[in-house]
Amino acid sequence: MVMTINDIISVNKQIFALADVNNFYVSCERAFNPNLLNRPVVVLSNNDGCAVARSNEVKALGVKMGTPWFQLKDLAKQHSIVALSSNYTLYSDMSNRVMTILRDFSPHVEVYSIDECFLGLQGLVNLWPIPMGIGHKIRSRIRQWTSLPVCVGFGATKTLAKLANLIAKKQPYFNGVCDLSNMPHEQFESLLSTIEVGEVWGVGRKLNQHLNEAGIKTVQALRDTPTAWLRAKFGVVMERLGYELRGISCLALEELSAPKKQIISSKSFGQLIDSLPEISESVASYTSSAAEKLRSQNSVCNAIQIFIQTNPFREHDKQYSNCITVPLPNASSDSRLLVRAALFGLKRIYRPGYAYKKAGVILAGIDSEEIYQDSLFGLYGADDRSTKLMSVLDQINQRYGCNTLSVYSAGKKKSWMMRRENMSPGYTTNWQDVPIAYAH
DNA sequence: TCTGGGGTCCTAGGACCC
DNA sequence: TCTGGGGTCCTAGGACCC
Repeated sequence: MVMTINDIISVNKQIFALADVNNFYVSCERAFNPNLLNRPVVVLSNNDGCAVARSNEVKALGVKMGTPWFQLKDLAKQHSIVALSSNYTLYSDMSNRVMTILRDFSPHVEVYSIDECFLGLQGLVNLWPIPMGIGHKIRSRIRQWTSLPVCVGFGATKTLAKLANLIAKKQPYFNGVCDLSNMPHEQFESLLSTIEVGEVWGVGRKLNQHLNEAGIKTVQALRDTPTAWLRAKFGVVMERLGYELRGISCLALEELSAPKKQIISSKSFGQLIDSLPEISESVASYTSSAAEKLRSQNSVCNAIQIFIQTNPFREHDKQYSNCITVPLPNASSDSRLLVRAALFGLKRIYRPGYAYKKAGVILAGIDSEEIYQDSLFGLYGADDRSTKLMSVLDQINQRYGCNTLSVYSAGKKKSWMMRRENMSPGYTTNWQDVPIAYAH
């Protein structure tokens, strides 16, 4: 077969797909309780505080994401809205099932969130000549195997795939699958000129406002704005968006999920709490669940931050919020150590006489466990410029022949870790020439 | 004591995402 | 009465060093 230039271009063209489960939490609940089908359903956040997922029926009533449940009660009575407490174990299990199915369609997969997944389809055009075909196949298989409704969007960049997905969701004409990479020019332009710029992935409330003030109101207008101007006026993020909308891919598929750089565990209390023992109990439990996450990615952290706050919505109450960072002399993922550090910090910031609503911990200075092994050499609290430390490092290098060394420092105000890589194993090093990687 | 530029690291804050 | 819980990236400015 003779290939034409157009064939070659179409073979080399990148195509991204974005598969996204509709109203994910609600759909998961419906998968196990068909009585909920065709009824207005919301799933509520922790403590049944606010709506974190809405069925289409509820969205049609104008209920916004994050609306407090107490503000919805009248509407709920009026329209018989079913409200469910969230069940994250179920959602995460369903998510895994969906992702497993998606991996059958491409080896290049980026799990972007609990209900969304990018697929890289470049090079697979022989297997799937028409993206629309894969789109419908994905939809029907996920529907059949999990009962979940999915929409699929295709585009030459992740941003366009995301946009295509939005169109597939909102415009019934597309029947759940939209391919912007392969669409008649007129239709493409007319779509882009009717979609508001605020719908673009990466344009939030503020940027939407600023773009509007600059006269950029549609996706088409944003795409046709010179990227240099976007850079000058809004910075590199918006410049990238401009390129992405033109079909020039700036955001790569991230197939390997990077380990977390910080791990947060925090919750609002069901009721206001004022006693230190009660808050301590919560903080201890948040800390151990954060530590568990830390261990599951084989990491250690070298600092833990603790914060508490009163209820900012109760404007007439005395308000107090504070946080403190407790450095760990030795990077660790040990629950007992971390809990001890957390409770120590909590005692420092706790003030009696306030009604507390929320507390949490953040694990920081996260790095892989292998570095922790290095730290067993016990070099603490030194300055990496001191010649004394350098000679110790040299001795260690000569003795153990490593090509990477890590140094930890835990000070009163901050703690840090320094890592020297690409050293010559077994030899004295000219430290000035060794690149340093810092983590805090 | 004054003078000055360049570089790195750290932090806080702002914006975004789900 | 009742208002989620995680995350990421970028930038500006200060501290500090040479």
